[in-house]
Amino acid sequence: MSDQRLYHSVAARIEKLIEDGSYPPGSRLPAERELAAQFGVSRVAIREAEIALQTLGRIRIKTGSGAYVLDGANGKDEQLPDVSAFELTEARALFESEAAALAAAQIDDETLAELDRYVEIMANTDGHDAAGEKADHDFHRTIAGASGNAAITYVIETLWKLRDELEPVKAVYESVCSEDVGARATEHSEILEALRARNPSAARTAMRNHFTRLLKAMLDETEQRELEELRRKTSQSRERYLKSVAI
Amino acid sequence: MSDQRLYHSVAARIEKLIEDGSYPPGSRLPAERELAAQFGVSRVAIREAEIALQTLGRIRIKTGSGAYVLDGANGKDEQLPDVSAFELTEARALFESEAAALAAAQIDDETLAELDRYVEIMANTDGHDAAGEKADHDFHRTIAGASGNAAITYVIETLWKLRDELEPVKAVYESVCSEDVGARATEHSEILEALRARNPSAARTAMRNHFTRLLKAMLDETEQRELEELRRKTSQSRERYLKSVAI
DNA sequence: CTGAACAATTGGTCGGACCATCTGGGCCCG
DNA sequence: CGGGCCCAGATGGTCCGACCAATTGTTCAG
Repeated sequence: MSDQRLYHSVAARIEKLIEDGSYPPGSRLPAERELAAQFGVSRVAIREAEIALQTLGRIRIKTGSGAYVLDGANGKDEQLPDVSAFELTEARALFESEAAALAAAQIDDETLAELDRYVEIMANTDGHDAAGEKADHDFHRTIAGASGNAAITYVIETLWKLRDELEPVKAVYESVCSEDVGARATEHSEILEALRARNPSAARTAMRNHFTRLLKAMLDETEQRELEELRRKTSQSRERYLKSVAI
Repeated sequence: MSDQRLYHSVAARIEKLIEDGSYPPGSRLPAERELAAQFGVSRVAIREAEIALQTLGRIRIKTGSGAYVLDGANGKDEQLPDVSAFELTEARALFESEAAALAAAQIDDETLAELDRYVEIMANTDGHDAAGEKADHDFHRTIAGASGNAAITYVIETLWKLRDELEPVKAVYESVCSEDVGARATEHSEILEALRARNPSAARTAMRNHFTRLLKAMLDETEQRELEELRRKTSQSRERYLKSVAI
């Protein structure tokens, strides 16, 4: 349990005290000397632990006054929200299609060539390939970047991160992406052509179509899965029923 | 420049050495005793700085071996992007208007009443008031939430955070928001009425107008500021010129 | 009752000391 | 000559005691 570093375990103990409510946000922690005595460690260890906690934004140390517990919300590094794959896709449909429209208005030939390469890669890989996955990401990222708006790029990148880091969402995406590779290629080509034509409206539509298809595929997939789940449960209960009547 | 805490400035100096390329990722930092002598501080200060850097994920300390620079990518986890106030506002205009459109389609009376309260608060406070500021945030947050899509809510909240945490952006927003409080109130009312009418298209337009006005105000404000800056520089150079000819 | 000076508390920094661990190189054995 | 073992030096880990500086609560003079 001890993380080798003494200050680590001390920090953990202090954090626990905070979590327990012994020291609610805004309250003052005991003095360093006091904590040192209480924990049976040196003042240096306490100090190091408090520096780590301060760096993490859990407490605030005021010279000559004491260490104060900050509002927990600041501390815990922005937990990811509870977002379903459908919500994510809907959001992406909305935002990325707008980004595509903006991009169409000002994209340059070099960027178009880059997108060509990504489409090429995706055409030559199948669903589960990591390279294809990366090309997909790059394709969307590049279009977002071509919007010329860093905030939009940031948002789209943030959503992509959600997709990768939320396990349930990731699972849905993977199962959906692995099939219908052909559709993906076609749609990406259509988006690319709309961009090449510098047609914002067409780009928006093409991007929206892409996500709409994805959303539908997800719904189908989910429905399918739920059906199987239902069948499985049914057969289970049937077995149990048969067993019970057999007794 | 010194952040009061010695270990802070020491950490900054070490970080600078890393940034400068003196210690590329994977390389070992000088020994604590050595750095202490080099910086003219005690070993404790070095140690505290390294603990802070380790907590931030910039370095890895290995007992009996040394402190190693980690790959920068891991360390700076999601640093805020370099976004201008204009970009942010453009992005918000796009995203929040879509959120408003979605919200209009399914908002309930209770939420409308909540929005009423926020508008009321904003009407009774002036630009610099914290309560008005909060009501503004709550107003937008609530509409985002009414979209029924957690991903969209998350994105809008993320953008709001950018607004609050990027100093230059914050400055622009504050200077713009403090004036034209009347316009803000009017626009928010219009948004609210469109929502109350359950008219997605009107809600989208109203929200977009709100941000368009904001964007214009920002442009004006910035232009104004740049004019002043120019005037200041001009008068400076004029002084210098006059001085030089006086010699 | 008010305000200024004081004293206790508390964090900030230092130097030195000792221990545990790791690393590299030399030594011994095969 | 080569490989594995072992030890000494280097390095981080922890502690102690001391002193400084900022803060804060108290006390006392006006």
